Amino acid sequence: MRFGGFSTRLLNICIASYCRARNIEQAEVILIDGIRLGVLPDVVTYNTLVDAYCKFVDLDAAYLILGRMMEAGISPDVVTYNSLIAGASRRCLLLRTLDLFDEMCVRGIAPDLWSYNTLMHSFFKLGKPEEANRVFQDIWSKDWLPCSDTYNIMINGLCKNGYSENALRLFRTLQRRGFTPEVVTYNVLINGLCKAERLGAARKILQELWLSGCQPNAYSYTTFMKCCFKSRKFNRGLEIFSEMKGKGYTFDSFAYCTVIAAFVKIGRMEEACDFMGQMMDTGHSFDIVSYNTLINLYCRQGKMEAAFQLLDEMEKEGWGCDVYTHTILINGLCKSGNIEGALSHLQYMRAMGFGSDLVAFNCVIDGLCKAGFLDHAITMFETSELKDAYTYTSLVHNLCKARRFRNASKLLLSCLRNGFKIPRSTQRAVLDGLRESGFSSEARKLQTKIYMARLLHSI
DNA sequence: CTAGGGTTAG
Repeated sequence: MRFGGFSTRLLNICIASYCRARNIEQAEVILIDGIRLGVLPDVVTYNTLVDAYCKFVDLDAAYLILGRMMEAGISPDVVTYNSLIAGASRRCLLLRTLDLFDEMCVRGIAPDLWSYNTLMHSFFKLGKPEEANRVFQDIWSKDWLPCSDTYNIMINGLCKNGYSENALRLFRTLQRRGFTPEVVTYNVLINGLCKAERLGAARKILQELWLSGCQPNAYSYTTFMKCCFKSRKFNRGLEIFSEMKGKGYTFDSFAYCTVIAAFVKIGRMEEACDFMGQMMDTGHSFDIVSYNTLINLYCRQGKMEAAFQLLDEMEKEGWGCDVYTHTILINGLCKSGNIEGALSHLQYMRAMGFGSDLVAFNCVIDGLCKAGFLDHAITMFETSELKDAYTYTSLVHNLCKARRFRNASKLLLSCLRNGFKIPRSTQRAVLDGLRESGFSSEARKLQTKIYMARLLHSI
């Protein structure tokens, strides 16, 4: 039926556009209206919904669609399962991911290259690079030719798992074998190198991107801008920002959030506020990251009331708090001197199922120290399973400030023994403090142990 | 309809 086929395509376009706008309710309304008018949904219609439910609602809701589509006499296909697998992977549900993979095979749906790509991505995301690599080998043993997506996921995954050197090597190998990297590949690698603090290497790849004749896209710009801010080249970052604007790139909140967060971080609040105004003027609706960025801006200005007001607005818009939101609020409460508020918010956060957030914990530890409750902080530290270099640094730093150098020294040692990297300035503060307060032999011993730890852990 | 960029702590 020619006309019917055309209508179904229109229906799908319509549903996809509502789904993209996260308006699944409206998408469902359109589906029902369509059916009433005799426009029959097809596998693409249901796949779009499955994908949207995976992304914006939850897996069970997506799984219900699977039931509905089979009731309608439409069999799920490989795309349906790829979406479900991606959904499980996004939520870090490894068993669910693998079960779905099996279920697909049992139903006689052969996994395609994308299924394997998604599986590989999933393993990387869960911090299992060896398993991901096995999937990569699997792909090679099939008849398929791995496509650029496969390489992109591989390069991205290697970088995110701390193997940026291997990622770079893979990139070079591919080039030698005649593979022409596309913009995405460059972007992934630049971002990975940037996150691994290998700014020089990132800049080099960026140069190559310019020379390759590829047009950098909005991703490239935002990635590079972030790279500039990270290496404290603020003016260069801002130049990139205006160049991006000047060239008429579609302006979403990504670039604005990058700029605002960078200025907040270095305390240039007027500029941050200025960019916030610009971002609001674009008239785009905010997503969770935009809200988080702005809430952080208010928090760091000490405007806690405004921050909580924005939080209300965010929740009214249907966004739930994430780990970042909670952490930003806890940090804000600490910095504005409301340490009780911070402590109770940490408890609230954990009660909400955000179990092990180290960053929020570190904020509270630092807040307690700064508010003069050093011993309370130490007790919390000692009874906690989670701790990292930041936790140690806060405590050591504040113990020095309280002139409790021998205490600080002990903690510094256990930090080094655990292989955590602690700033040299903090180490120096302990050594100087010990010497100045007459513990020079202890200082010498500590110095030796620091050298040993540096050798042992290469820190 | 299925990968890549932005938000938190010294």
